[in-house]
Amino acid sequence: MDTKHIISTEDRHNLLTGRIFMHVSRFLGQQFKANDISLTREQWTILVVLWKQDGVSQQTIADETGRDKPSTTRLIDNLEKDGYISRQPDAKDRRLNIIVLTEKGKALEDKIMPVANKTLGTLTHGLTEAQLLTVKEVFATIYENIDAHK
Amino acid sequence: MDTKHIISTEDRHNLLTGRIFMHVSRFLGQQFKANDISLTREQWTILVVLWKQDGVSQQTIADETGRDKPSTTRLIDNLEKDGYISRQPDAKDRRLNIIVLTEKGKALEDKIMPVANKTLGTLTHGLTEAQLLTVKEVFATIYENIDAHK
DNA sequence: ATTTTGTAGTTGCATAAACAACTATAATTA
DNA sequence: TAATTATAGTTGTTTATGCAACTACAAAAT
Repeated sequence: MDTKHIISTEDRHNLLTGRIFMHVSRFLGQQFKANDISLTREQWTILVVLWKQDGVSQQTIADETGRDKPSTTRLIDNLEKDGYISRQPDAKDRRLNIIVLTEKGKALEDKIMPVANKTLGTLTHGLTEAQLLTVKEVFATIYENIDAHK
Repeated sequence: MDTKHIISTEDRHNLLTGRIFMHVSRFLGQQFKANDISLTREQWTILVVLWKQDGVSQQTIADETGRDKPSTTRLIDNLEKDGYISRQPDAKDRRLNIIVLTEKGKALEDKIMPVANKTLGTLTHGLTEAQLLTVKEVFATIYENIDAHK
């Protein structure tokens, strides 16, 4: 009888399954679509990095979004194909692609972010600052635990 | 100046990006591999349902794991191909596939769950019961918010 | 009893992920 | 300086996701 634990093993496993994230991801994608935004959630995460700081390498984007390089390469392929960004060779280091937003890519921010913010508001409705802070702390600890294990 | 909010908009967005889940998912997959378990994390979530209750329909599995039917169909295809489960026609309702574990599928539980539990322990190292409870509550609220929006 | 509506499962298509193996270039070091 | 090692990015392969459209069967309505 696991009386010491108020959170059951099953509950704990729910943290690993990623079910909540699948739901959030689907919901966000649906909100994008409902607002005539033909971006995937994944592409959006790339653009968020660039809206914060335009002109960074693919590796930087990979690091910021937590993806590996191949996944990043292909997301950037699609974003470039759709005309939101372009690859520019770095002047000093010829290994680097510097990713810069096109006008189309820059203009998208004002259209998407209100939708993203509204969606975020819907998702977090009824949650307190304290609860969100705890989630942030928990996520940070999990990151540390993963890093510590490498 | 967003002084009312101790959690920044950027922090809030981190909840939506799913970055933490990507890391957790990758880490779990690596732990499986390191322990000679040739299952994907996704296949594992299906088997967890069956180990809890053997002989349920594909739709039940889809509901329990939060996937749509096509994704579930294909995961079950692969699990069946690898000999962990089999599809059985339901006696009363000919629309249903009842999914049952094979002996190979049953035997896997004892091999995998220690790895999953150990991984879970690693990930949650240093977290308190109270923190985990809050995360559970937050996830529950987010589920409700999504449902309420349909 | 027949029609209508709902449910279970599958298939097609586009997008994305992880891992391994690869090329090109830069930085280190011998 | 030449050889080694590290870094940036790409490509190939397998697996998984979401959505739409479809088939088969069951339940409800007329």
